[in-house]
Amino acid sequence: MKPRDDKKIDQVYKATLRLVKAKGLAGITMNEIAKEANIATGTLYIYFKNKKQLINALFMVCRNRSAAVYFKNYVPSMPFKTGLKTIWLNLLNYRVKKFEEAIFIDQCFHSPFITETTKEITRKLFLPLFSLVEAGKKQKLIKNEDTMLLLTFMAGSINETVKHAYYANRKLTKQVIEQMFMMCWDGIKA
Amino acid sequence: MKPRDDKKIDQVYKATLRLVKAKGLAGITMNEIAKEANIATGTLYIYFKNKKQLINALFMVCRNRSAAVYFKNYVPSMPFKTGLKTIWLNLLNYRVKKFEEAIFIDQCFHSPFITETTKEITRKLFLPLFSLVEAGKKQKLIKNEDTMLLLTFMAGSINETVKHAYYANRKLTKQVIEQMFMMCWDGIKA
Amino acid sequence: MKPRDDKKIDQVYKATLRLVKAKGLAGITMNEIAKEANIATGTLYIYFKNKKQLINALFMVCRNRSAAVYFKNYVPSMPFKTGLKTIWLNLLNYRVKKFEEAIFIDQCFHSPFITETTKEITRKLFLPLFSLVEAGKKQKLIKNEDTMLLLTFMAGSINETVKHAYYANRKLTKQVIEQMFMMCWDGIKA
Amino acid sequence: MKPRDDKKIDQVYKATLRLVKAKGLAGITMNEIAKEANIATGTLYIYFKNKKQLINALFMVCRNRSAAVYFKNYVPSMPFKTGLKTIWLNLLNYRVKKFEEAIFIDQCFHSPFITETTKEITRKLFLPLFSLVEAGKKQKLIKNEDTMLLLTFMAGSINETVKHAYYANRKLTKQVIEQMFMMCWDGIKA
DNA sequence: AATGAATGAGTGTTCATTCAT
DNA sequence: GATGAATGAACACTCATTCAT
Repeated sequence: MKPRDDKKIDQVYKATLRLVKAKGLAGITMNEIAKEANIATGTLYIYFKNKKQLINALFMVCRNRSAAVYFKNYVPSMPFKTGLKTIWLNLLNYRVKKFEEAIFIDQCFHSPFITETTKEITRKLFLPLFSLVEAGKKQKLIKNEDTMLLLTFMAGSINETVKHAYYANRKLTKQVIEQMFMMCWDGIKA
Repeated sequence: MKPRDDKKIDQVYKATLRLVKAKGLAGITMNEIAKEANIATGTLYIYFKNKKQLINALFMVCRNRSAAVYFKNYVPSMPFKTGLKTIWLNLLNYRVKKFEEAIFIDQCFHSPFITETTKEITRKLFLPLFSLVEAGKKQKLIKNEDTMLLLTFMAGSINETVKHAYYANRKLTKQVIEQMFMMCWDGIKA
Repeated sequence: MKPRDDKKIDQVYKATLRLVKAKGLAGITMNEIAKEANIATGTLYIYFKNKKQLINALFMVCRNRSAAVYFKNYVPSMPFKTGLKTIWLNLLNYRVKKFEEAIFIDQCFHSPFITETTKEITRKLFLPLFSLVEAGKKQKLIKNEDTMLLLTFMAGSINETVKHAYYANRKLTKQVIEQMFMMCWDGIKA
Repeated sequence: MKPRDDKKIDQVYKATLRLVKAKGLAGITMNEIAKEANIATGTLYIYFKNKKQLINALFMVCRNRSAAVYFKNYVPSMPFKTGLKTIWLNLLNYRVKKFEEAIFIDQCFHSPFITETTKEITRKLFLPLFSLVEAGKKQKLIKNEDTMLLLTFMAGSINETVKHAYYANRKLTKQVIEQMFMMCWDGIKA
């Protein structure tokens, strides 16, 4: 018997990400995804009930993967600034190295495919970031603003910068990244 | 393609923005747009050659409108920080008050509808911002980083914050806005 | 403006009946129906929400039409046997002249298309037949059996005979019909 | 196509009959049949070349089985009326006890699956019935009508009555059956 | 100009059939 | 032989676009 091939799921995910980057969520069809993943249309429906479910599943995977990356090398016992920089760098690295995933995630939020449930579930993955920022505030190392405001300030600037660097075909050198972090830090430090 | 009724065009634009906010670019049809705009499907094609052109036209309109807002009350002869804050506030206000337009513009960048030409043309609308930042650098009032880096830093944090405020149903009070600007300014100031 | 064309609905019905007679309910596709009706596939969906609804609508029409035929020239005040024969002949005539409709109705009862609601609604069309049979029983003109049993006895023999005549390519002459009625009558008469 | 396991074939037949009763010929898929028969899809194709062949084979089986039942306890040397009643009762019993088979056979006649050859072959199974009716005519015990007409008269009333009893959830008692036979007999007797 | 019915290529999805294990 | 994953043609249905009125 031919067992179910998990590699296929991965092929489908990769194909979808590639296509969404190239033409946006609005521009992709199940046929294209299958072709790009080198499988038949029907096979797609063995692994995914329908288009909506495929997009939701991939969204979940990307959100999980990104959360995993964010907290790599991060130890809560680190000094605050070291911890923050670790996560900050992870965040930037994820968006640079997994640019397609980042784009996909962004596109999904305003799409008819992602359900509220999926959004809700994946939101919870980022709670440790909240704790960190709150610890920083308690230690009076950063401004005493709303936690979410501080986070969106940082995340927003990273997102936009990575996107711009990508489309302007400009490499983000170590030096530039250091300067970016400094801007972020200067912006939020107490 | 020389239509009489400007009001109809406006209805179409408004309908499109409403629908894109609700379901994303991926989820709208010409029929829906027509219905939402209270006109017949055929009428849509009197005013717009096809869907792509309609999206491009609206994209252009939004980009122009946003540029116009950005530089409201801005006089190049202003002191640097005053000028910067004026534009910064305009930028934020645009994204808050014309939230639908902001969303639409974001979605368009990764869509199969917008042509490179359209993107290119609309990019030029924001050149005065570049000049301002460069002047600031010359006066050593802000960090001597790449101009685009400084701009995306500011724009990114605004975009993300407004989006979050909207979806979390949180009002951006005068006070919060002042604090946000301070974070931005602290981040870029020399 | 082009108004909705009721003639199209009729074309679709006729096409469907022709195809169902030829290949059975199991063998027809929406594309075929459209082609047979000389309209585009999409047009079908202007007039009918989906395949199920189209089949249900046609079922309803056929049942109504058949009921209308059944009671043609029938007046409740007729002598019992005259009334019964009138209806009996109408029933037979309907199944002969609208053979396609009769086949279609039969097929529908065991199909995944017809809803219970539709079956229920159309059942009520034949209530006058019940009254007639019951009157006959009261007058002791026919056997005092269960009304439904008497009716299915008559209807069943008509259905089967017409079907056989059709497929054996045998014409049901006036004479044969008279003899059939006599068999029915002899079967039920008191 | 020379399969070992007769039990599997039987499972397939039973599964098919069950499904056809529930959803009609139009509504069943090979996958469903396999699942209902507790075998794999591929296994179906070891025992049957394709769907058409499976349906044809089952049709043949059902027709044979029904013919066998029809003539149970029937001996040509019986007095005419006894012989007729024997077969008549067998016929009714078959349709009551093997209701699913009866439904299946009915559905098949108007389906794209059954070939003319299959129809032709199975028709011959019922020739003894013709002989019996013809003998009855010769003995002037029944009306001198066309043999087929007499047979369809009887068969039609049985079919319809059984169907109605089934769907109206009404049991056909010994008494009712006796009365039905009497109606039939009164209808055809000389 | 305005309408919305009509079109048919194109979508998502299913399903009879094949095939690798 | 048995399995069920894989296939792709075919299906139900949609939708950008055209056209008759």
